[in-house]
Amino acid sequence: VTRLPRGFFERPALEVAPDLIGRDLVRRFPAGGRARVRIVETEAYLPDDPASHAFRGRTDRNAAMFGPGGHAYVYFVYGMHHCLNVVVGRDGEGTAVLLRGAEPIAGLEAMRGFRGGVADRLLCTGPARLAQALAVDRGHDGVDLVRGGDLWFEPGSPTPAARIARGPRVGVRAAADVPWRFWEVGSPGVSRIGPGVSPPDPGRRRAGSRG
DNA sequence: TCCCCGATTAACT
DNA sequence: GTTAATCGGGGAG
Repeated sequence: VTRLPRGFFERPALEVAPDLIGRDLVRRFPAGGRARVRIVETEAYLPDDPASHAFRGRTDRNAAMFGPGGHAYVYFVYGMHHCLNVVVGRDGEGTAVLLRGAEPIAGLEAMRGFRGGVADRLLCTGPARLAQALAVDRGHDGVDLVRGGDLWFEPGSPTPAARIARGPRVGVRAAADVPWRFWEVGSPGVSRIGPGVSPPDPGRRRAGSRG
C-alpha cells in the first residue's frame, strides 16, 4: 500500500486541505494493532494568517510548523487536549492543515479504549477526539508522516469536489474569518454540521425531546 | 514572576 | 445556550 508522498504535502494549504478529504490516516499502535480513519474535515492555516499559531513567529511550541512538509505538528490546548496537524507548503513557511474530523474505518476496539468507551459516532468527530482516538500527543510533534514512523496517510478514496463544502474555521476569533474549513457533505465524521452548529447528539437529552 | 486565555470537550439548564 | 475543567505559552512588568 502506498503512502501519500512528500510532494502531496509540499503544496499550498488551500490545495492540500480539500485534497485530504476522503483520504485514509493510519496509526500503528506501540502496543500492537493499528487503526484506520477516513479524514472528512480539515482546516487550512496559512502564512501571515492571524489565526495561525505561526503568525507571531517560531517558538519551541510551534517549531514543527516551520519544518518541511509531510511532518506532524501536534499542539496542546486548554490544559487537556491535543490536536493533530500536517505541515504543508515549503520548508520554513509555517503553514499547516488541522485534521478536525474523521470516520472510523478499522481498529475501532483500540480507539474505543483510548476514547473511554464513548459512542462510535463520537470517536473521531473533532480535532481533540481524533488525536485521542489515535493516541497522538506531543510525542508525535515533528514526526515524519511520509517515511517511517507509526502514523501516515494513504490515498483512500478522495471525495469529489462537488461533495466538499467550505466555510469559516471553527473557534477562530479573528474578525472576518475566511472560509478555510473544508468538510465532506453529509459525513457523520464531521464535527459540526454548519458554522457554529453542533450535530444532534443522540446520547444526550435535548430540549423539546422526551427521553 | 504574574496573568490571561486558547485551532476543545463534556455536561449542564 | 452556558460553563467548568485544566495548564502551558508568551506578553507584560
